[in-house]
Amino acid sequence: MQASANFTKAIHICIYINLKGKLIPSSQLAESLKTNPVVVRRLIALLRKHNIIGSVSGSQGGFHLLRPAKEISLWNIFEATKEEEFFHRPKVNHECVVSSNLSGLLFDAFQEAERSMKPKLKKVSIAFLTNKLKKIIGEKEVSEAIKGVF
Amino acid sequence: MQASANFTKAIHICIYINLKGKLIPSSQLAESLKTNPVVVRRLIALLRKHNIIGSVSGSQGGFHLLRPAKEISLWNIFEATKEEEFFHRPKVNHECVVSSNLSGLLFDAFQEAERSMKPKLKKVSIAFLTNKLKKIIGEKEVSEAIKGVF
DNA sequence: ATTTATTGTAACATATTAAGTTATATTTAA
DNA sequence: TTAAATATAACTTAATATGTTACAATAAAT
Repeated sequence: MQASANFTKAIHICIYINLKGKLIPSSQLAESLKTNPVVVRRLIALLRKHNIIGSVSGSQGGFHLLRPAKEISLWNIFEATKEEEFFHRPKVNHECVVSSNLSGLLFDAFQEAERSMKPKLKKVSIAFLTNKLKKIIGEKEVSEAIKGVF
Repeated sequence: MQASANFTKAIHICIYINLKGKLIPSSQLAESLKTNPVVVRRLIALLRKHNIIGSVSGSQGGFHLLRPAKEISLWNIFEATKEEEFFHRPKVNHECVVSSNLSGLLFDAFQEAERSMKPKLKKVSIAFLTNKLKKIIGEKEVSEAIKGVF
């Protein structure tokens, strides 16, 4: 569960920061993610290593995107948050010919599968998602307004 | 972690059964996987639902492939073992516009990414992997034999 | 200068989930 | 009829993820 949950949380954080367009403290992100500031900072630490998010310490500090949102793709975030191998394999039994050869047997197929996702995730940027969200919010506001009138 | 760990365990089981070419009891599979028979049976229950593995109860019973190994692909096993959404999203915060719209925003991209893996995993069958393994075992036996001689 | 609000990170605690175990009904070969 | 299997439920233990507290470092605001 965890790997993909971190992935979606990280996307959330990036869109949120981009949408607000200013420094956002971990406390605010934590509220939005229904978690706590340390958890947010731990997750952002992964994004920092990949030059996706930067931070400003001290009072009035917080987090911001390190690159234009158009240049941050889902693939970048995916790589930053995956940590372990995507198709992960538990303990090897060296006394079993199947077990001891399995990684080798599967390497090519797993690599191909993972690589096939790259162009699909690469083409979706935080800028694109933020714009899509802005449209949704706009439409909602209109429909809310109509509800109010009728 | 778990989803992909189950995926590789299930592949292990299918190759093992195919390689031996007979009914294999859960105790033997458990030994090979360094786990315990109930864990194996629980995992096989998922494969049974997808008509990949069948069982024979009673003495001398065990598990067997329900289809020719050539017709069991990594994609079939992937689908049988994934259980939850591949790109899983934790709790939604309905008071946050980002959180409440995120699933919708990401749906297309995630679906495309997952679908892009399908042909890659579809083309790799248990028959193919078993043959590949047989070649490796053959080579090893030769090199072992040479070691023995020199 | 001092206070306040922030990050970064370590250490610890709690909660959740996965894995392992025991037990038992059912099945079937020997 | 016995022995060796599966299927599955209920329970226990272990592993992992999440949450919390604490505190040093930093920098803005006063």
